[in-house]
Amino acid sequence: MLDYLSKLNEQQYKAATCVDGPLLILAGAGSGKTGTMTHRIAYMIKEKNINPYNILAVTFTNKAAGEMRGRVEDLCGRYPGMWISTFHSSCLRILRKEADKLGYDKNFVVYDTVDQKAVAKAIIKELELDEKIFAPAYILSVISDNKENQISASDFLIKAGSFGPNKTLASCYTMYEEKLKSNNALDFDDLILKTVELFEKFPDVLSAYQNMFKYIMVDEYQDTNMLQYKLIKLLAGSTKNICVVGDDDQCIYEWRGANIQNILSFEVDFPGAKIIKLEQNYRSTGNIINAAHSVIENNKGRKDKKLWTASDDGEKIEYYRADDDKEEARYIAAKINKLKREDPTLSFKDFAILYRTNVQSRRFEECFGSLGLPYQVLSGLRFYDRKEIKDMLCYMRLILNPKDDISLIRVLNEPKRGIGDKSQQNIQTVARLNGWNLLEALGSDVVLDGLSSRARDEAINLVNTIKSLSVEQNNMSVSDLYDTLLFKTGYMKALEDMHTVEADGRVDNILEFKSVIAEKEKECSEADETLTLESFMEGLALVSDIDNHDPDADSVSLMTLHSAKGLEFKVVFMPGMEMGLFPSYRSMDKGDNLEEERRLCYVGMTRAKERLFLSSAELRMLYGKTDFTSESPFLSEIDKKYLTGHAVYDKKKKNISSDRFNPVSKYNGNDSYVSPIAAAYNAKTRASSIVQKATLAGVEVLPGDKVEHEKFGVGTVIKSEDNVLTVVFDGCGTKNLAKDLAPLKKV
DNA sequence: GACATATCTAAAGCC
DNA sequence: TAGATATGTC
Repeated sequence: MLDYLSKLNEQQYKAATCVDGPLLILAGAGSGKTGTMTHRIAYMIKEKNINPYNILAVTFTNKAAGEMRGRVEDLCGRYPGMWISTFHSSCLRILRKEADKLGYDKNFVVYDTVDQKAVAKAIIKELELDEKIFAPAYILSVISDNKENQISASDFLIKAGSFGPNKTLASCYTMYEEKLKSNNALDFDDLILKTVELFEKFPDVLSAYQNMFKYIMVDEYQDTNMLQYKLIKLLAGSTKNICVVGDDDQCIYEWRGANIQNILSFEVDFPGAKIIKLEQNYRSTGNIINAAHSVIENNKGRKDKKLWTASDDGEKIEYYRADDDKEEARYIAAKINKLKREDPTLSFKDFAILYRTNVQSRRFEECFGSLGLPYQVLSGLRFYDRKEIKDMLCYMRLILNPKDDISLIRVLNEPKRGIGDKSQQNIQTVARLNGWNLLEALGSDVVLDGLSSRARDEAINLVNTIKSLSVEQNNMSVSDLYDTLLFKTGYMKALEDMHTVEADGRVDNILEFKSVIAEKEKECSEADETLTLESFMEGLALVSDIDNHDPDADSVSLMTLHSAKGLEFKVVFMPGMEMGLFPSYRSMDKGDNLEEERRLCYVGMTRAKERLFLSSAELRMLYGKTDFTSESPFLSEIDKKYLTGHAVYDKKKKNISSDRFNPVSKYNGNDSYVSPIAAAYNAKTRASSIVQKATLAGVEVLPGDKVEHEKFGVGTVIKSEDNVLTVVFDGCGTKNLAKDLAPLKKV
C-alpha cells in the first residue's frame, strides 16, 4: 500500500482509489470523509498522473473548500487555481469568462440576500402590493424556488394563469428579472442557473468544460438541489467520472431546496454506480453512536447503514429536566465547571452548546457572563450582512459600477443627507423619464433644484465623490480609497458623533473591515501584485463570512445545531429538548419535516466525541410568554441502554435509574405528534387543535376549576383569549395548561 | 425629513 | 421578550 494511503481503512482506501466511473460514497458522521476525499485527489494526481486542472471538486461552503484545498496541498503540493471551490464560485469563475454569450456584461455584479430584498421592496412599492400578503421574503422564496427548478419568469407566468396571487407573483418575478438585468446583476441562484443555461445553449462550450473537468467530485451531496445536480450531470457528460460524497442522514437543508432524492437515487441516475459505505466512526464513543442511531433509525426514507466504532462505550448520555430555562443554563454552566475540575485536560474550547434557535443563546450569555465563563456565540448575522459593512460595500460597488441603482438607493441617505423618501422617488421618476441611471439623475439640475440647500450640497458632494473615485480607483490603493470614502461621504463622522454603544460597535466593524483590506493587500504584495478594487470586490462576492468561529479560542462555543454540522467537540450540550422547540412546532404537521428535525438531532448528537448532555426546561419563556413544556419525542426514541437521567418530578427521590426514565410526550405512530403545546401554538390557525379539555391524572378539568402545582401552588383554570386552557397561579403569572401534566393536580 | 412612539410578530442560513 | 417596521409629532 502506498505510504500516504496507509492511514486509510479498507473502505476508505477503496473509495480513494476508485477513480473511474460513477461512485457514491455514503460517509457517515465522523467517518473520515474529508480525509478520504483529499486522499482520493492525491491518488489521482500522484498515482494516476491526472492533471490537477482536470479535477473539479465542489463543496457547499468556502470553509469546506478551504479545508479541502489545504489538505490536498499538504498531500501533494500547491496547484494555484485548482478547481476546489464552492458550487457558486466555480460557476462565477465560468460566467466571468462566458457571460457575454448570455447577453451579460462580463463585469456583472453579484447580488446577495440584502440586495435581493431591496429589489423586492422596490417591486412591492411599484406594484403597490400589500406587504402583508406579498412580503419581500415570500416573493424572493418563490423566485428562488422557480430558479432552482429552472422555471423562467415567462414559464411561471404561463403556469400562473391570468388571475390570483400567482399572477401577481409572476409579475414580481418578471420585474425582478428585468431589474437585475438592467443593473447588470446576477443573484446567487443565477450563478448556477445561468451556467446550466450556458451549457444547454452552447454545446461547444459545454464540451470544452467537459474536456477540462474529466474528474468531478461533489462534497455534501445530500445538500444539492435539482439545479446543482443538473449542472454536475451535464459536466460529467459521457465519461461519468463522478464521485459524490454524502450522508442522507445529515440532510438538514431541505427547507432551502436541498433534494435528498439526489442521493437516494444516485444509482438510478448513474447506472453501474459503485457504492462504498464508510461506516466506521472515529469520533465518538459507542454510547453516543448507538444512541444517535436509535434516533435516526426512526426515519423511513433513508439508506440502510449503521455506524460503528472501535472505541469504548464511554459514559452514558445524560438527560436533565430543569425547572426553567434559567436553571437549565445554570445546570450547564455548573456541569462545565465540574467536568473541567474532574478532568484538568479539558479546556473551555472542548465544550459546545448546540440549540435549535438563536434566541436560546441569550439565557446562556446571561448566565455565563455573570459567572465569568468564557464563551463565543456563532450568531446568525454574517459580518458582510452588517449594515455598516454593507453600506461601505455598496459605496465601493458604485465606484466600480456607477450604474448600480440598488447600491445607490441604499447609500443615498446613509449617512443622513436630508434626501428622504420623497426626494428619492423624484430621482427615480426623473431617471425613468430620461432613461438615466440614478446617479446621473441625482446629479442633474432637475433633481438638484428640487432639493433643500443642505441636501443639494450633500448630493453634489456624493455624486462628485463617486465619480472622482471611479476615475481614480486604479491610481490609489484600496485602503486609501476606503479611507477616502469613509471621510468624504461623512460616514465615519456620522457614526462617531452618535456616541452610542451601537455606533461604537459599528465603528469597530468598519475598522475590522479595513484590516481585511490591508490583509488582502499584504497577500498581493507578497505575490508582487497590486490589489485593485475590482479584484478585491471579486474575491468578496461569494465570501460568506470572516469565519467567526474560532476553534482555538479557549471559550465555550454556542451555536445552532445547523451551524454545528461538520464540527466536533469533546463535550456537547443540547438544551431545549422540548416539543415545539425541538422539534420545532412548524415541523410537526408533516411527517417529512419531522424527519428533517430528526436528522438535525442526529447531526447534533454525533458532534460529541466523549460526553453528550441533553436537557429540557419544564417552564420556558418564549416570545415573552412562559409556558409549560413537554419533553421532545426524540428523547423517548433514544434507547434507554445508553441514557441516564432524571425526570424533574422525581428529583426529590434522587438517583432515579434509567429504566424509570419516561418522557411524557407520546408518539401517535403516525409520524406526527399531538402535543398540547403544539396545539396551543397552532390555536390561532387551526381551530380543531385548540386545547379545550385537559385531563389531570384521569380527572377532567374545565375553566373555573382549581388545580395545584407542586411548585407554583394553587391556580385557577381559565380559557384564555386565544381559546386555550390556561392556569393562572397567584403571583406566578399565566401558564398554558398542558394536558396530562404530571405535577398538576385537581383540587 | 428626522426622530419618537406604537404595533406587530416570532426557525434554521449555505453561496 | 426584543427587534423590525408602521405611524405620529415636531
